[in-house]
Amino acid sequence: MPELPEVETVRSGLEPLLVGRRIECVVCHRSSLRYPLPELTALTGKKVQKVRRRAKYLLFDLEGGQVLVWHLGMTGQFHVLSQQVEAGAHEHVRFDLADGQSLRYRDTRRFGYAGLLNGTELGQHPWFAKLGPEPLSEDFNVDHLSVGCSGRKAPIKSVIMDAAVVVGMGNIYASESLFRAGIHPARAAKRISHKRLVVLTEMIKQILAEAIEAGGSSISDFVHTDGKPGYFSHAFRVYGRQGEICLSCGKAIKRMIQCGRSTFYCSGCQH
DNA sequence: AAATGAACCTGTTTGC
DNA sequence: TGCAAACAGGTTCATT
Repeated sequence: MPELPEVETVRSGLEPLLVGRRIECVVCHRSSLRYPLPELTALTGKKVQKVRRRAKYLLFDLEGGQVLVWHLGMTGQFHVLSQQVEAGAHEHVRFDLADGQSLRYRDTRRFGYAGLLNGTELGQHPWFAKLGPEPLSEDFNVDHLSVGCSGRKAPIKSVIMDAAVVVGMGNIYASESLFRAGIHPARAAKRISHKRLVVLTEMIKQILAEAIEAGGSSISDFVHTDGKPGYFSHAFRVYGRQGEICLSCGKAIKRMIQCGRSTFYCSGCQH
């Protein structure tokens, strides 16, 4: 579920439920995620002060200056449930809150990971040190993208998915933003005109903003139900649509493999 | 330096 | 029908 818009949706859904609440008890059913989990019992008794997001990381600011950093990997999910509810399949951690509710972390593939970091050193930590700007901030603009593309003959898709250039672009939104910009995913980054990079910058911002907007409407679902499959997927114009008709030009959508990942595009609309 | 592939895991879908 | 291969939203590490 997690590209930037999904993580932001999780963040904004958890924020009102966690901020100001105290963690009474932490139960870890399995600590071997992508990396071993930190010693979570250290959180006992701490109050959550903020729920933030940086790139695809969730940041839980705790009383005392520590930050619980959590990455959802491919299949990580947070749910808020009554403490009475039994642990479901692939539930690895449960945080009991002071109000009878509990925050559950579930992760089928266990690609997720977490760390308990010192808030003042976040920026120096390897997970954050080399991250590029947030795509929806003013720091991400055409001049920044131009620098990221200059001299690189790598396909543009891998450049916009490079977190050192811009954070948050995953496999879905990379394909979708390139379609909207009319740029072929395999085009060498350095061979894209400034004018077209202006459009791409705009489309990246546009699609992420739209997806966050769509996620915002399903916040209550995500809290109370199991993972919703693709609330924004109705808006996909190329992702997962190989063989189907391009909604703009009528040609068949194609699929190819780039860097081991599926890329979807329209050969009629993207050059 | 930069590009590609493998690895980490489990579940579901596709193809023979 | 049965079984194996392919594939899935991310990131890091090793190898050309």
